[in-house]
Amino acid sequence: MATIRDVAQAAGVSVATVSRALNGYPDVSDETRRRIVELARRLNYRPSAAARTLVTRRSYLIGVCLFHHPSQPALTHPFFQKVIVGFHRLVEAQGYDILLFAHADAQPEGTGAAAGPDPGPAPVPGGGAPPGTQALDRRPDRLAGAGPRPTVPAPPAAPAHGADAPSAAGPPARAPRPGAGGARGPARGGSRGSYLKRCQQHRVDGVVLMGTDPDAPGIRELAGSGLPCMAVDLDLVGPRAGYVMSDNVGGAALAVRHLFSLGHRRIAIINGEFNTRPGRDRFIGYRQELARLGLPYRMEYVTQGDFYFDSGYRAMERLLSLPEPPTAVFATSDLMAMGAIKAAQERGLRIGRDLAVVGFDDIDLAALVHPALTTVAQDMEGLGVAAARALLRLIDDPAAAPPAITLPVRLVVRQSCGAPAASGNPTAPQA
Amino acid sequence: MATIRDVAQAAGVSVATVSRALNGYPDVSDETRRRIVELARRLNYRPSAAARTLVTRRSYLIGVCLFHHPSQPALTHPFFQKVIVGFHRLVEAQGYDILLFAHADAQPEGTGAAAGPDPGPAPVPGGGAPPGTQALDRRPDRLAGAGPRPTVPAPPAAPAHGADAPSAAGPPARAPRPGAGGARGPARGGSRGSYLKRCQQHRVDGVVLMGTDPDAPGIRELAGSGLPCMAVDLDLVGPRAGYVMSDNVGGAALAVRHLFSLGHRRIAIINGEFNTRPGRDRFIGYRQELARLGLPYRMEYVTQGDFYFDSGYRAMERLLSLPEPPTAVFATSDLMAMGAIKAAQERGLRIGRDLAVVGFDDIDLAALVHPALTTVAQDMEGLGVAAARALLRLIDDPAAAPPAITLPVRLVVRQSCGAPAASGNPTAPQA
DNA sequence: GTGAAAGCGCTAACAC
DNA sequence: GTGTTAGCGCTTTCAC
Repeated sequence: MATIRDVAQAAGVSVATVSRALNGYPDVSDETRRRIVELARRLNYRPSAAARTLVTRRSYLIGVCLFHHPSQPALTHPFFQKVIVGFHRLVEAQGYDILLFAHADAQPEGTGAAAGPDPGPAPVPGGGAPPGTQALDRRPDRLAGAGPRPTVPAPPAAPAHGADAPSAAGPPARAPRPGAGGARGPARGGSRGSYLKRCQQHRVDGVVLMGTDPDAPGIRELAGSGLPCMAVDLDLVGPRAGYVMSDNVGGAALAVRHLFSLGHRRIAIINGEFNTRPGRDRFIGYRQELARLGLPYRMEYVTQGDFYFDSGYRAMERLLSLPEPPTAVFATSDLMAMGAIKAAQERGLRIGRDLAVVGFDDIDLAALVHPALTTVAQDMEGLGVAAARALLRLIDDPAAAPPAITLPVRLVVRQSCGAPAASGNPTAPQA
Repeated sequence: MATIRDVAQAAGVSVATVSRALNGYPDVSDETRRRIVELARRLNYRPSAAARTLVTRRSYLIGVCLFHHPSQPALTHPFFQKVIVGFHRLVEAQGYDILLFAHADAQPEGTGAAAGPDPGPAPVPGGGAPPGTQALDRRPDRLAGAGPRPTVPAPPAAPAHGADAPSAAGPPARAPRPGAGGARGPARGGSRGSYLKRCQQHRVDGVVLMGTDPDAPGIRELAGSGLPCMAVDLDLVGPRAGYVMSDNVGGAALAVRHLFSLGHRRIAIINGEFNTRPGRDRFIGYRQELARLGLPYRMEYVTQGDFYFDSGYRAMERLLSLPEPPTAVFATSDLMAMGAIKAAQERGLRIGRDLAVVGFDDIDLAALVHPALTTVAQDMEGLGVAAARALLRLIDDPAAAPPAITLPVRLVVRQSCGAPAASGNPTAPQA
């Protein structure tokens, strides 16, 4: 792989000139520049991102942190995909690449060890795994596995590692040996440190967070670290941390009002997780609008899901077995709405006639399923784009105030609510 | 941010010792190591990935290349998500991070300019955009936008850039000026070079490719480059390039045979794109099995989609308007199957009774929709894991033979085919 | 068991 | 306009 030196040599100039020429500085003669550019192409020269990062202190890398729910990888939810697509498009156009961080579960490490301003319910230290005591950041095993570094001391026999997870204050730390290919000791790999740590190692210029609970370990730490940071659907604040989200309260109200206007008076909600901001806000919107419309708030009409299909299905089953089941349901995600619809259909109910359903998100599928879903549409790609734009600002301007952005939503009326759409049959069930 | 030097100083040792201690080399006294580890923690030391990459020539980065169909980002297809999830899990456990590359469209650059062994239909040079003539790799605009480098020559006025896209052999290249914050010239950003180029800049240790056509520009180049490379659902071969895919031929045969065994004789196919390997293979499996079963091959029963929902819908409409429509349909993706079902339902057909449908993939939704989809299940996460495992081998062993892995599939019988499932009503339509 | 020193490939002063 | 030089933060000889 050719280096800048090779190009310089070939062109008969100094490396500085090559750097300048290739980076578009004006103080290079046209003739020289042309020669250099051409030579660089011919030599297949690729400026090393690592070298550049090292010297400029700018990696042009942005971390994307996705929380992987045990069963439901966030990457799998259409909402996040769309957001990522929007985000990616914008930052890539600005010359950034994306580093994908995702965590399979709550992070065992990074429990506020750093200077995070988190007075909240701090996880008890001394609890589970001893915090931050392993030799930092050893690449699990494979560092000296096959590459250079031929002088690996001991042959991979001798499993003398009585304490592979050394404790700082405890017995002498028996360090993991490099290149111990065979003895893949206890539970290495995985959990390679907090998001913050990984971000710092890579010197990412900024981070975007999604699908995670602000109280998940390592999150507040990240937000408090001063690293430019934008969260999606997560009210994260910090010195340089802001967020984007949809108008969830308003959206929920929209849904309820629509249902009301269709004649419904018994309106249930299938809500998302309460430890998420959208979960709380959509519930608030629901409840407020109920009050505004003079409708009673009924505990038994409030069910809880997790934004995914299955939970919608189960919630609907519960609602339908109520002595006085609702005539309309507001599901706070399309996936749950689809689950609810399935449950209702299996009981023989005709969606849009016997039961009205409104979702939230407007994922692609919403328009496609049968019956097509009435839903509160979020601009998902727009959220991604907004997050990207804000993050870029945060990166470029150290003094920029962390933004809290709310994007509007709109109601998309299709069939599942039974509204008089194209086919013009009002079908408003009894109140 | 603390450097290794700070830690060394604090511990009163040399940087070499710190490096050794933190990297788990055995030739450090336990006492020293403990001190160092503790200090590193306290100082919040984070080894710089860039510095490490620079010296070790190993980035512990793996590139994931996704092709973004103009309308349908691959990231959006459930299949790829699952694959990525599996892939990610394994490589992360091995200490790698993932660099997400995705391209919005065919790549305008990298038209075989490098030494790719591609004797195929090479894109005509001198055609569209002049190849590789821009100053390589300028970070679009923003390099000197706000950061250091305060000595930016001209103030951001003077839009004297008559030729912002300089041509090598043409008129004198007017170089893009750094820091021209305001004058965000014509069509910069985006298309930052071929996948290979970006991989090389980041010195990724390996790449995984998915959702792309092997003949897309830059792909063969990548495969031919000698960079460890695994493709998913793509028969890519090269010195260090292999692939994983499901047994698509066998899976299609399975689907057809199942439909046949249910009594169907008029079996149509909604096929995926023919320029993909799964598109071809599933078609081959379909046709072969038809022959084996003694069924005629009918041109009008072959329709073409693109693996996404809409195309299934449209294909089904065509099939249903045939003089003698099929009684069964094999859709080569679940999304298309769902689209087909919708079209059929809208015509008043009862799925499983009037029309049997079998899909391919077994995405989560397949089990959830109503009626639940009978489908050929791929082990999507397994594909990701297999790709990861193979890639890691390719990386670790320069002499490793590039693998071509095929994973088995299985038929999952649910309701959409009308088979006597749980509810035991055989419903085999007329032949 | 530890230290000194030489780079990895690049950018950014500063000279000229 | 161009060259020289000094690092960025790390790993890795080679001494001792």
